[in-house]
Amino acid sequence: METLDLAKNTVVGILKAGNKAEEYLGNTIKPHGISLQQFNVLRILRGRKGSAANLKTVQKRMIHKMSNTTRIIDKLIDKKLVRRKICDDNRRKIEIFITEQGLEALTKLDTEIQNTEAAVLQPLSLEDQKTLRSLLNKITLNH
Amino acid sequence: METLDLAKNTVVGILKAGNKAEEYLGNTIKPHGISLQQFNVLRILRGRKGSAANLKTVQKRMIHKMSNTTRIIDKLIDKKLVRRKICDDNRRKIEIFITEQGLEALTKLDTEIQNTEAAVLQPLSLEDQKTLRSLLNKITLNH
DNA sequence: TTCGTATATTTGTGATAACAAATTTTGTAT
DNA sequence: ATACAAAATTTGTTATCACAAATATACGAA
Repeated sequence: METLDLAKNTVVGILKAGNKAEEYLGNTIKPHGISLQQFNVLRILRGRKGSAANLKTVQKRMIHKMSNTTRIIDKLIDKKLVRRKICDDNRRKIEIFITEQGLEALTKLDTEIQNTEAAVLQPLSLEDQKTLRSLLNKITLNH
Repeated sequence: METLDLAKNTVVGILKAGNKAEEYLGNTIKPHGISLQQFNVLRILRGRKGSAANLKTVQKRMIHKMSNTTRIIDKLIDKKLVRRKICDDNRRKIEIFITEQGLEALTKLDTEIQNTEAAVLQPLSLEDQKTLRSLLNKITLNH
């Protein structure tokens, strides 16, 4: 009886938690004039420490994988947070860099985001968080 | 070092898992001509076993909480999966019922959805799933 | 009754999503 | 070279989303 709906309830739990996290993060980021997806792209680029990323790579690492990466980058470029350059050796590829201004924007957001993350995870002990992270990683391992 | 990014990684894990679940479920449901959100509303209505639900109630139980419930219901009505009726005692309220056709549609989907849920959770043992469900429930308790 | 406020739903809107088709460039075989 | 297929990105289109404002109804107080 309890295990009958285990998978269903677990999946619904995943969806609900994902939605709560999106909502909280979105609300934190929105006042800064960027969307959650744009923010995630910025973080991906920062993670590369100055070295360029081509669109394909960014797309692979994006949480929401879809084909509008171009337009997300476009908006970040409008805001001068990111720079685009056609790759020299392969002109099909586009290299994306985060700008100084982009790094500054992220820095400003870092504390707020940390607080938001803490708020979402507030009901969980550190041990719980580790367990959760590990279980979720199993799910998304080859995604 | 490991715990430094614990919260961040856990939240990213939540987002990624949520996205994978949405993608898988969406792909399962789409060929049947309804969206994930529409499907969830149908399931909420079925869960009420014939008794009506007003819009507000549906909205509260929806995973994606936003104010387009009216339009989601509209689409389900177009497909004859759901019926709408103005509440007698309070004409502000709208009562929503799932139709026979709606129940049949869900029945047809049930097995497929179960398979999809199993596919998403495949890397997890039953014990893991219980743990995960419990941890996620803590997060979304009062959402 | 009339006014004000709260509740429930609907609608308008601009932004973003998914999906497919088009474009550009590259590499390979003939 | 030329033609063809693959790869990377872009663009078009339609549907959906988030948010705010509008509508409709109910309820309580003056």
